[in-house]
Amino acid sequence: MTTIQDVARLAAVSVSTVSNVLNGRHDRMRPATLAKVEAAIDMLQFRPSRLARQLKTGQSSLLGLLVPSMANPMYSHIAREVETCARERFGLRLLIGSTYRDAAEEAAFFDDLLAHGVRRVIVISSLADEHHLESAVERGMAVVSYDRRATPGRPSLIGHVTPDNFEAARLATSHLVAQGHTRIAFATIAGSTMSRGDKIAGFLHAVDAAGLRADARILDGGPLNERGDAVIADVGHAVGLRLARHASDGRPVSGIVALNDLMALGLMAGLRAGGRRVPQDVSVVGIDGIFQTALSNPLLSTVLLPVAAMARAMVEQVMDTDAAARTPPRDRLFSELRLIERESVAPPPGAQAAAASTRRPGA
Amino acid sequence: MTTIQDVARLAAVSVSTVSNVLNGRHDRMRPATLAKVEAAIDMLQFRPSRLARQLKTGQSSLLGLLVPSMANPMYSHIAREVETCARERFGLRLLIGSTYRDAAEEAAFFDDLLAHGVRRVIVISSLADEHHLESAVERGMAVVSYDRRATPGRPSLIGHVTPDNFEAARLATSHLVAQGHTRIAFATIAGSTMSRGDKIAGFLHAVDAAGLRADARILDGGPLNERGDAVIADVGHAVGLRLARHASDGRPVSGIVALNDLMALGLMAGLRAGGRRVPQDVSVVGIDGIFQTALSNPLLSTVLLPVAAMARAMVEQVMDTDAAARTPPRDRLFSELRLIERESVAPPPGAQAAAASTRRPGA
DNA sequence: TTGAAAGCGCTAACAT
DNA sequence: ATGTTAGCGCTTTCAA
Repeated sequence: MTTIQDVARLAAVSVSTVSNVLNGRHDRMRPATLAKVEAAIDMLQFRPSRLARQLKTGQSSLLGLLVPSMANPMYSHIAREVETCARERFGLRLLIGSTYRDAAEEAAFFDDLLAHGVRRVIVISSLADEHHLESAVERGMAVVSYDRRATPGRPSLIGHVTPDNFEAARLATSHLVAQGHTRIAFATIAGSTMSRGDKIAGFLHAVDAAGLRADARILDGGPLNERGDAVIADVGHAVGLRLARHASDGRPVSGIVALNDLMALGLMAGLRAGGRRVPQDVSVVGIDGIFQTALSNPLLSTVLLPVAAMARAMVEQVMDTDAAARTPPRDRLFSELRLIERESVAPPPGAQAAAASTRRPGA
Repeated sequence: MTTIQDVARLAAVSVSTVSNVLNGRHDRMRPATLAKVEAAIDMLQFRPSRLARQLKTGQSSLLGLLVPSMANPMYSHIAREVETCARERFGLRLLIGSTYRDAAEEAAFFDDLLAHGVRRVIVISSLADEHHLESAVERGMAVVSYDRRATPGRPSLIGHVTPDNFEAARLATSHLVAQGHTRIAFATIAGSTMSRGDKIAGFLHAVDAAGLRADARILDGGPLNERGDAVIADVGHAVGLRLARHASDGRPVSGIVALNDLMALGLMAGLRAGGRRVPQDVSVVGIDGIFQTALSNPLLSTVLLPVAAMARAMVEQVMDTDAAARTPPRDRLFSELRLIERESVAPPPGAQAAAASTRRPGA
């Protein structure tokens, strides 16, 4: 490896002059010197070691990104946007870690980041507990989390960027209501997180507003057992199958809002496996807007979240935070949601008149 | 940050003793000393800086992973397996980079890895050219690539791990042949890479063997224009739509093997958008075995690739390579393929008797 | 305008 | 069995 020493020797100047060149302090030398150094640099194809620089300055050029699972399309979409923004705006690379919703894995990831001198992390965690994040802050890290609100009244040192989950679920639910559905369910997985809670609240709000609370149901698909990536779709599949098998029960659900698109996709598959048709027998709406919703059959209606904007906000916020100053980062709630009406929602079976919501299959 | 100095001071020993503890050289000290040091370490919650260690030893605890796009489910699946293996077997974290099939981005990624002292990379690149990889090797990196064979007769310094693309396509094609299809097409995207070439060869081989070459077609969906993640599905969609619109042409294709699952999923959506039914009008087979194939409607029949095994092989190989010794890494071809028969394949329209291949919807 | 030198936190000879 | 010390490649005072 060529070092700053080699460059200095070749250019016949001191290492500090080379360092000045590297750091843009061109005013501190004669143009001729600058030229000599630059010539030496590209003659040797010299790339300064970020490692050594970081050891000296304490500034890392890495950003930590913690995701529950890279194989989940929503998370990889967010990761993609975070990566693009981090690189374009700040020249940062990503040190990524999947933690599979395991507290010990998360802690280990933070330890490793610290050991690598990475002091900025974006966390997409569905762990309800926020202590490990706070403790990372105590250890000098700037952390911004996705899909998690600050506990009201409890000042937090971590930044929160989150979609308006309440509104997303409300929007999805209202869409079903507008189509004439009266027996609506919200399909979720076991365990309560803030974002799940907010979605359920939004669902209940919409259902209440329509006077449909008595017939509303929360379908809990049970826990995510292991390394949860495809698994959430499997839970949806199970819920769909169960629902299909009980379709003959008194008053079957005719419309379902799923916790997210992946679950909705599983739900549709399960419903179909159980012999029920979407949307003729049951309507389904998702939340997220992952690209797979435009490939399913029927095309999945969903609430599109502003992923790129949220990713940008997370990167900016985490870069903005001065860990030393302990500036409590600003929390951001994203409400720019868009209902994408496709094919998975129709009026309930036997309905006379559907509401006049414009259908745009495709989109 | 607490340093090795702090620990030494607290334990009242020298830094080298602490270093010995950190590096497991317990035999070089009295048990009492060891105990003292360990007590100091966890009293201070000390984590040695990998940065400093790396600067000294030259050993990085990071593994580079280059993917065309994190948002592509197949790549994120591979990334997931690579990450798991790297961490479990070698305690390595991942420095990841998406390059969107752009040569300059790839080069920049290698530069950054080098600057970070990362000297082992796993590359999933669809760039046909291998020069930039060779040049990384010249600069001291161990690189293993996915889905790319060595050019026969031309010794390579990079490792190659690849599924048996020829066989995968042959298997998929034979499945259609066995169902009685006679007019079969292979759907691909523009640009030839080694893996694409192999798949096409496998397709042609199967079609030849069945005497169906004259009616076989290669459908080129055109180029991937930009940051290619959902885009390949879009190309598939376009091909499907085009095909549907020309269905009335003389002798329409009745069975399609897609370059990969994502393209197959897009193809099915496009076919449906154009009014054709899968598998009644057209059968479709994919390659890869991403989990989304188990969620589509119809469930997509596909050739499952041994992703976990390949990921493991890549990690092992890249760790195994001694960059200094210039050991040309061993190439590995994975032929453990499994045809998963689901719902997207049926006998062609108007066929009398289907071949006796056992159908297992679901799977 | 340029250079010398200290030191970031660690490891590994080489003493003792 | 334990300690001293010279760097790894860089940045950054401080001097010249």
